[in-house]
Amino acid sequence: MARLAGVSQTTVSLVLGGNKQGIAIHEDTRRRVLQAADELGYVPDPAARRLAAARNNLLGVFSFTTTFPTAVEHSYYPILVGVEQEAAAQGYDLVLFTGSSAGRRAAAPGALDRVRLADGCLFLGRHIPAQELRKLVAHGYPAVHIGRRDELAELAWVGVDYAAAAAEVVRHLADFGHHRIAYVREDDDAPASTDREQGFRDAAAGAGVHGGVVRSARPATDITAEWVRARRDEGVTAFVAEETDTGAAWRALYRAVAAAGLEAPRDLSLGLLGSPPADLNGPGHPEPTGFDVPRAELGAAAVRLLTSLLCARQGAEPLVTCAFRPGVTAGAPPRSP
Amino acid sequence: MARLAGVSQTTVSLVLGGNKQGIAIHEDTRRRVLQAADELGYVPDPAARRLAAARNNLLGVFSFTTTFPTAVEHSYYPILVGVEQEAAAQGYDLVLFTGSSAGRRAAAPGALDRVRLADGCLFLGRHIPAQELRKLVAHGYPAVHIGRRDELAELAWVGVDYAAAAAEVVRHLADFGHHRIAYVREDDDAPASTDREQGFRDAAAGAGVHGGVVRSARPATDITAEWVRARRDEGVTAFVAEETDTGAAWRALYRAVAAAGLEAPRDLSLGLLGSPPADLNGPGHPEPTGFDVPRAELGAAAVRLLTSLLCARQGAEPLVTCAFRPGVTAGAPPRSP
DNA sequence: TTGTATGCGTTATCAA
DNA sequence: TTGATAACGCATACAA
Repeated sequence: MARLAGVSQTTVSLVLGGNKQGIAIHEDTRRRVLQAADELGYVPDPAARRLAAARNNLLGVFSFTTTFPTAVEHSYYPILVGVEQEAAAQGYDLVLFTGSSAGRRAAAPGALDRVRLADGCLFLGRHIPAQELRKLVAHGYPAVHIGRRDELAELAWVGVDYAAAAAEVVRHLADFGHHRIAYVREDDDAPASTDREQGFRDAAAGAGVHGGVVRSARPATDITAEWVRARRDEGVTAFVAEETDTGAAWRALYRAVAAAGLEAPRDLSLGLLGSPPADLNGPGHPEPTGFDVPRAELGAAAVRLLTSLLCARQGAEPLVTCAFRPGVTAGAPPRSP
Repeated sequence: MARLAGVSQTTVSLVLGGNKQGIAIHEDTRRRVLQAADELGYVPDPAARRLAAARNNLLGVFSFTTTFPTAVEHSYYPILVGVEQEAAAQGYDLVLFTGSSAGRRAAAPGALDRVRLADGCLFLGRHIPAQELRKLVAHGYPAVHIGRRDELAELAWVGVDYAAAAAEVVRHLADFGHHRIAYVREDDDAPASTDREQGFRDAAAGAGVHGGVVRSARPATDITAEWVRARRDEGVTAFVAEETDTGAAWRALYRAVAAAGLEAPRDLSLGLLGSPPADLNGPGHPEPTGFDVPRAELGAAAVRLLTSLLCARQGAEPLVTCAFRPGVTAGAPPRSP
């Protein structure tokens, strides 16, 4: 212990620790302590100081997937990047939990209690063990879910402002002069889907355009060239699809349009509420008119909300805004059908 | 504290902790403790645990890059997945230590001390703060570096057996009948590059083939169609490139061959020591003959080595083997040049 | 089978 | 300006 080499003990803590209280220390003493610590290679034990300080500067990230999100849930990855960056900026380290961490399952009773080792925790995933989470929150544990979550009123969350972003796309189309727009979505009740549809509907109503919604469990077989032609015959000039994990809605629409021998934006306009799947992205594929989900920003916002909870601060913004992407698949409707 | 809900204190520790000593506990007591802990959502404080028992079932991962896998996503992320899986399998949770937390840099004195909160730590990154790491290791802290590291003799590491994998590719080409092979690498001294070249040279010598090595700082401008033709005129029938973060060597070679109007494996054979960059991968691009780096396996091996260090166990294998990928860019050399 | 007492290395409070 | 001393929450040896 450096205290032996030096002269005291508390002093060591004062010198080597932050000395938050601003207690004055003699320069000689300070130097002696520093030198002794250097010679002995002494370093304050982080575990001990955290025990005394009653916090450990650890933020948890719990993902309700078996392992940490790999290829399939690739949409999670950029979120993690944002989480990591913001956490680092605020001086927190991250503890990673997964459904299978330490051999337990996420839904198993007590599985979520492990996160208490962190000062607060972020939750991530489609299906959440509501019971367990509720218990955690009820005990006053700081938790933030990434993605809108209304089932648990007590649970704080950050989400993407899909409604606003969807509305922007609709208005963009309306401005081009489209009066009838068809919306293709998968048969799913994820908040992200619901919000997009709501934004679509509201904006359509607001802009005085007729917006028809198609909800399909199997877009690949439902959304065909015939379907596109039929809608066009009804006067539809623009088609909008939602983005999902699989990208099925957009892929179906995209292929159906191609199969019908039509081209955007010449014959019709296309909008995508999100980003295209990997196989329809990049050179060789037109950039869809739509928006990009700011996933990294979402992660960062989650961290900000969580740390504001930790410090009883106010003012973290729960909704992040999407960036509109003009793209090349939307334009004025053809003169006459 | 669960002790209030239950009946004791030591007992709680016995039930919830590992109970390594195998002390017998009444089943009723055990159940009561478990239930109380569940209701209160109680979980042992890791810091206290580490302080008292000198362990807390936490494994650290420290990356020397600013943030986790942003820029190098394809490279680091799969490793992290492997780390996570193996850690989970062994009952450890993961702590991600950020290189540049709160404005500090990894090389700053004391920047690495945080990791001692965990029982042991994995290190990851191109440039390592040798001084700080040496101090850590000198103090007996269990540390494992992911990637070969010879600068610090005391530092344990796991790495990829690039030499063997490179040799396998060369032998594959030699078996096809190639006698002159050109090797393109970037001008870089990373162990991964050095090992590959060594494997290439050794295997070439062993197979009696002439292997010329080109080291280029700017492959894009150095490796041209003319260059390829010149080599072919010298009798070179196969070209091998190394994989790096940027994929520059392979990209240059690939484009030069195309620009020369040549095609693999008809006119020449191509090998890639690693995986192609994203823009040259997937449909539309031939699968290069070469090997895949088992990054997840690398991460898992790192965890195994680290935990073997923790338990003073023996027998963790430091080198992971690459999987040979036949691909479609190599074949027999053309009959006559 | 369970409870008591002690120590782990810091920080924080209070005296000196 | 510096030194005792009491938590911090847990694990472990030991007593009951």
